[in-house]
Amino acid sequence: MSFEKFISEANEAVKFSLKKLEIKNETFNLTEPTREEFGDLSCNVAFLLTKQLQKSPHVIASMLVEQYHQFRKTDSNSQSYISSVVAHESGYINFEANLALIGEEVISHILKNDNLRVDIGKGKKVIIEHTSVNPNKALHVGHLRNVAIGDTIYRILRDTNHDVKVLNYVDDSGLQVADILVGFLFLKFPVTPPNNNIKFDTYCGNEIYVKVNDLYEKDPTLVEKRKLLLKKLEQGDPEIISFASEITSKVLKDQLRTCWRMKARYDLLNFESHIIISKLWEKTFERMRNENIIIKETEGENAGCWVFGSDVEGIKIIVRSDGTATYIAKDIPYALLKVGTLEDQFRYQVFLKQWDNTTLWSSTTDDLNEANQLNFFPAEDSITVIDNRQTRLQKIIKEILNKFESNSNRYMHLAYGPVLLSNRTAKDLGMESENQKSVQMSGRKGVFVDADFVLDTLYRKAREETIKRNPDITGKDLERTSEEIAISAMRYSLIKNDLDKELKFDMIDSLSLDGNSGPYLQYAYARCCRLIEKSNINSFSGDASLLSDPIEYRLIKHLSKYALSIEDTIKNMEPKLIALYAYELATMFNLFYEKLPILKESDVELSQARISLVEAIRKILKIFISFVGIIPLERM
RNA sequence: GGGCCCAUAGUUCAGUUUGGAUAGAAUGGCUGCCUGCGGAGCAGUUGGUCGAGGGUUCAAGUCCCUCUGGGCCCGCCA
Repeated sequence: MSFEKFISEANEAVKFSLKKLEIKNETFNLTEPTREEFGDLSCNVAFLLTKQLQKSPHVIASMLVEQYHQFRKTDSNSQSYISSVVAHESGYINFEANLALIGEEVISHILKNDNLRVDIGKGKKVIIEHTSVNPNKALHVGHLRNVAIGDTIYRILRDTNHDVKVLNYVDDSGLQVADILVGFLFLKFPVTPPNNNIKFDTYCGNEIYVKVNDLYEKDPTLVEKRKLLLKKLEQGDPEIISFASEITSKVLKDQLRTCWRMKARYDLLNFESHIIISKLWEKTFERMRNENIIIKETEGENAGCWVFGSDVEGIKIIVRSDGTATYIAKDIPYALLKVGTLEDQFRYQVFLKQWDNTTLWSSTTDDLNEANQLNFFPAEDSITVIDNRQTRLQKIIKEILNKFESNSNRYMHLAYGPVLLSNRTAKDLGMESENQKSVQMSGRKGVFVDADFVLDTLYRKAREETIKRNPDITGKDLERTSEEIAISAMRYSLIKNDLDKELKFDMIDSLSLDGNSGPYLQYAYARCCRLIEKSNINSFSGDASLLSDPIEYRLIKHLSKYALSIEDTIKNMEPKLIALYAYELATMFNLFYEKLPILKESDVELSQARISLVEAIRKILKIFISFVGIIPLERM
């Protein structure tokens, strides 16, 4: 795209001038200046040469710019993306872009192409695993951050020509599942919730899980019972497995309803029980022994254990002295499957149809005759979205993969900070908070905010607003619009911040539909749509060279960077960059809308040029907000 | 005890990867803008010793060191 061409031309220009002055090649930076009056690109090369040349930055900059101007004189007939170069007294060399030229290229490129896909992946196969919530409770807002990050990355990769498969790992045989089994089997909780209105996942998480954990302290025999159940689960006791499977699949289906509500989708569910049954762990264990990746300790405190000597983390026990696998061990076969060190021997069956009509598959241990050997594994790259408390373990897993065939760079842990409840929200929910700024959530203690509860509250708020603004909207339209505004508000608020940082969740702030929010972006999009609709134009042939207002230039410049923004997002795995780009575009558009007449412009040609600009903005905005999971609404 | 992350306006956050020009948004408070293309908008105003101290540099919110405060991880738990 054109802005890249501008950058590379500026880069060439500086290099050319340096060469002319016989200055040895310095590495310099071209960055976007802090203020608009300094142009569109600044070069710091003069600062770097002060020592070498014993001259002030401004003098050096002037010398270089002089060279460029002489060159341009001899080459004045070729078209340039640079419209001016100035040596600023500060020492910067400031480039101004030829926005008339860039505008024409960019607008016509956007308008002419139905498919604005940036081909970054070139068909590369990528696996992304996200959500992976234990199937014993309903999702809380913390899980939603995982879903939003994972699904956003999925959407971006998919639309940049990656062959993406989305995985959701279901730990259906772990401790947390054993906890609720204790509730059903020993505390006699009915399998059908007494209250018909409660979702099954909420019932398990809010009533059984919390209650059981509460009772462990009072009744130690219950802990023993759980231990027994866990052992049976891990060893594949048919009766327990079958009961557990009945419970977990009911919970899972309810959890998926919440994820689908968030407009996430998946390709494959992998059950831990299937990994156990298929003996994948045994195979992994054998290979690790054979290849001397793990060794058996014969003396000391870890005598009898199989351990992995990590370079960074020291000795890590993989198999206990009683022969059972530790927590980290269970993740190894799955990771090996992803990168292809272990062969995929699973069969697959249809689990459910999803909201977007795609098929959700699941691994199966049933011996099916149908040809359901799908190619989910392996992938060239695999991304696992897990919160940053697992960073240490994930590092070790990478190290172990590396021992197999140095392919650990194909396995990436995408870490993010946990979601905390703001002091205010914690208080509102009746949770104690001793003057802290925020409160950790805990499913076990019942300190969390249910995801559907938040979405329902957001929905009611959006509905209120929608009715206020559109008195004529009713029924299904009203419901759909309100829901889509609610989801968009939620997804945007989960994605717009830095992944590293903890996310403070405040119920009242998250209900805001103004300012830097999902609905703000939807509103800008809806405005674009209305303008296009009212203009009655369906072929856009406006002359972009007529657009010369600074506001229009800013829009053109921003539009010309859309591909760069997508590349940056993928390179750095920073979904917030997409959110930021979309927000800036919407802000610029709103200003444009406010200050310059579009349909009302009396100069017909200028009006058409502006309508074309609006259409270009609309197309790009749609792509970007859709990445984040914001639903583009033509009216709201 | 060891390791990782964080600290910027009353509040929630950008900006730190790659040092650069007057540190930006949003929100809150105050004030303007619809007989104008949709006011979920736009504009103005208020609000900052960038946690503290030292160092490197022509130049530090950004790099280095020390310290303080907060969080997380470090089990033959999961």
